[in-house]
Amino acid sequence: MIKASPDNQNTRRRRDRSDIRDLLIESAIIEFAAHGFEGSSTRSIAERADAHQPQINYHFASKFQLWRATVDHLFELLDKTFSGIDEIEDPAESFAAGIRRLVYFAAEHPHLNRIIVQESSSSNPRMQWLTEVHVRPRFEQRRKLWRDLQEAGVAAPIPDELVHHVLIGAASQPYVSSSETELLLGLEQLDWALINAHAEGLVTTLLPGLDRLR
Amino acid sequence: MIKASPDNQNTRRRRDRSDIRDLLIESAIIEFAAHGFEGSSTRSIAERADAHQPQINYHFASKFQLWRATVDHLFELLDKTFSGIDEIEDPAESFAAGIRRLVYFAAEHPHLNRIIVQESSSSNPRMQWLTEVHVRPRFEQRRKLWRDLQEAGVAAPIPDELVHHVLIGAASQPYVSSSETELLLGLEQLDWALINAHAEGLVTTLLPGLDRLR
DNA sequence: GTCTATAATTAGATAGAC
DNA sequence: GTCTATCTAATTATAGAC
Repeated sequence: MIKASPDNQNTRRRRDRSDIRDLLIESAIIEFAAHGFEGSSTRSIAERADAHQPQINYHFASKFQLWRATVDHLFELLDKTFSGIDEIEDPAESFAAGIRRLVYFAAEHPHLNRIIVQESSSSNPRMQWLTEVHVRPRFEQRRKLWRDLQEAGVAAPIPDELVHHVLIGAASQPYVSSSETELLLGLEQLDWALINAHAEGLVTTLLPGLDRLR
Repeated sequence: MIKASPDNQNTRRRRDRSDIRDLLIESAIIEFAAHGFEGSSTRSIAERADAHQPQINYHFASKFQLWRATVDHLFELLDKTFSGIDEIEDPAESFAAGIRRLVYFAAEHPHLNRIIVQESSSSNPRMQWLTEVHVRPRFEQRRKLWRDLQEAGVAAPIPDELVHHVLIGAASQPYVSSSETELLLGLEQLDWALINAHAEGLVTTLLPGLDRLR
């Protein structure tokens, strides 16, 4: 309607926004997480940021490059959440802190895990880029630390080849499927007490030897 | 090419296949799991079954009803995997058997969990139907059994509100993201020994009191 | 029940005015 | 850098011959 009416040409005034790149990424986070790459449209992403669809091509050249910038941004947030964890000297306590932060991050930013799961559900160029650039370093580090903790008798008998995925799954599934979780529990939103109990429960369960060390 | 050429009208002969419904569902399982509902096209689904796109509307009336029939089919397979588990008298052993079968099913049929995750990533009519019809009964039963096992001192300190999702995540994540897992491990396919170690590891980890009972 | 043809809509990307 | 208009291709669904 608005578009068709020549009288309403002033409903959307021309405006320059220096933060438009960030706004488009914020919008893309929500759309890609909800509908996947193929299921998301650049039109919807632009509209959510109150922008026009061609602006995506201007600022990111293609839908794929917008997706990559979106994933890069989310991994930067993840890095911030984990900052300083290497300074914890005891490896068991460091891994425990990693579990807690993983749960908190998944609860606060479920979008990253949603995007990863949607892409890793099939083999495609996006999944390969994501795996090599962002996942592999975290996977290898976690695997090595886990082997050390198993030798020390602290860690549960989860195979080190799979501990990355088991941990990610156990930590993020309630939040990746948060609309399902909330519908099942009859809640508007998952509260902090439950998220905390989740995190502490995982620490105790995955590191049963931690108590003995304290 | 073939379509455009009038000489090649015999490249695809007319044929009636009584199993076309099942073939379309088999094809839909793969497409929906890989690309999600919105990212899958009825053309691709039909082509994979060597059928024409309008046959989907003839046999299922709409893309959505094809999706529902596909999910129903996968849950029937899940029920078969779990058949007879209620006859295990000891609740701890029954839950342990449930964990093992969940892992084996996720490894063999990762498509169901992929479809569930993709839909539960946003609130939509498909997610609501899926949750109420298929997920809720399993969720409630698992939650109640878990509470009993925690009171008996057998189960790990995972909150009963979240045990369904934590268990599903820990059991299925390596297979939902199997292309990622295989790329990271440099494997063509996850082998049986690893899948078995995964299942047994989860049983021991989630039911730490089980050994004492044996 | 299968198949071709096509309607109606929507997709990502581009051209060019401003 | 924003915006309108539009191109080409792909989408789901339907009509009608066989």
